[in-house]
Amino acid sequence: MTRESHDTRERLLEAACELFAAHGFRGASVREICARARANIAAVNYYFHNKEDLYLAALRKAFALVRTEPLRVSGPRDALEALRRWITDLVERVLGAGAPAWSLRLLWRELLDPTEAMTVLLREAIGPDMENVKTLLSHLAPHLDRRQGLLWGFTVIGQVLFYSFARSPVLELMDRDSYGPKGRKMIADHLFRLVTRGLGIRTERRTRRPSRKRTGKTAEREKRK
Amino acid sequence: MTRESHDTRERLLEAACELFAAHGFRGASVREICARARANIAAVNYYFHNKEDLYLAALRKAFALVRTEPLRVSGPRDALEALRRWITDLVERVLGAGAPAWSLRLLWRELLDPTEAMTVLLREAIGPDMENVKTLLSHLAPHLDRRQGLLWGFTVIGQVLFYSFARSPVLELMDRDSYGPKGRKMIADHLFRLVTRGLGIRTERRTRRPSRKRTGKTAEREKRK
DNA sequence: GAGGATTTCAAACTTGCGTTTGAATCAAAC
DNA sequence: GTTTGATTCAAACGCAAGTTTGAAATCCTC
Repeated sequence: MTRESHDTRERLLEAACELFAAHGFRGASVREICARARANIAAVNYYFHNKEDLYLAALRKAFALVRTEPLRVSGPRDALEALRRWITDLVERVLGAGAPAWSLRLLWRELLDPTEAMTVLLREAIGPDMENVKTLLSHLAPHLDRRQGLLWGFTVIGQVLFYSFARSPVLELMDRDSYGPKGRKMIADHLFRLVTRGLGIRTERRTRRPSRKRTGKTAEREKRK
Repeated sequence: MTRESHDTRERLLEAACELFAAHGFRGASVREICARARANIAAVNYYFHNKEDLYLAALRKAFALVRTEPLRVSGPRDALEALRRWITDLVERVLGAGAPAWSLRLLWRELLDPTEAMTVLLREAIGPDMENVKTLLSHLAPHLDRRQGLLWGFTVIGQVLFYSFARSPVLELMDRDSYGPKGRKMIADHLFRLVTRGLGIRTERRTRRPSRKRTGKTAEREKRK
């Protein structure tokens, strides 16, 4: 396997990811994929036996990108800041410009037409986030039982996924073209406030004193604006 | 137009709704639809000029089922109860057993692949709900500006749609087979508490002891007609 | 640079799709 | 019974899709 060949194989996979995400499995044609990858029509059969195998390869790549790592929280003291970081990270990961939009779109399509093998992968993609929520809530609101914890987890994750899923009507209602950095920060702030107020957690932000220098973390966040 | 003919037209439309929802516009073939409707292949061209026009008819039917009526709130006093009723109605309408599954699936597909003509219909389907939220919030939290009002609207609507969209993984995490009446009430209560606490609204429900089984709620909803 | 394996290419093949067609069937009006 | 219009039907058309093919081009080893 030469380097050149690996290149066209890679180009093919990338084009497949984008076009499958954009138009679905049936909507994206092999000819279109090959054209975008600057490859011959027979290339997809040469490198990936099938159109379907090419789709599966694209799916695997998408899931690998969405997966998140577990969260480590040392104690209740930094749990609040960890919550904020987790929310902003989630928003960035799902709605940010760096996050490839196609990966989530592929997930949506799989969620709409679930395969038995895909349910496992879906759980792998959502499960770690739910675990993160549970560890956070166990520090922030120990009185919650399992069910209520789940509800709060769905509150955050569901909303972020909703913003991604219903992207176009939401953006239209907000008179925007895309989720900019300001928009994402607005959403993250809204989610953070929603959770803390809903759980009755004091954020110690009532004192409206921006001049007061806080820890480096918050200052850093302000600066990003 | 005889009764028989109208029957096949109706059968065609029903089959189209189910199959378009199940497999999408491209995935559902005209031949398959006609076979299920026990009609000839040319019937779809006879009654609905096109496959696309048939799809549009199915979409219209789906949206008509999901659509909600505008909300009338006389004043701030009953706004809180109106909020509660709106949330429970929304949950019932989207997650209830009576709601046909195919209508929402069609909506999901349109959200994934929005057409320029469909954005109008989408706005018609989501717009009234957003208007309801705005009127409610204008009474409950007059200090909110338009952007924040939108965020709170997305908070409620987005979550309900999320529960419908991610149905299978959510139910799996909750160890349930379906959203029962108890589960829907739990979700609605969570949403109501989340909004009121987030907006800093006193619910005055802490002191009042709610009688366990309230059958009056359904009667109230019937009366609204 | 010859030889063999790997990769690209243009063209054709097969299949299934949406659509069209024109005749056949039916229901009622005259 | 004939006529008229609406509806059904089987067959075929044109097209685009995924796939196959076999030769040409390229690369690597010796």
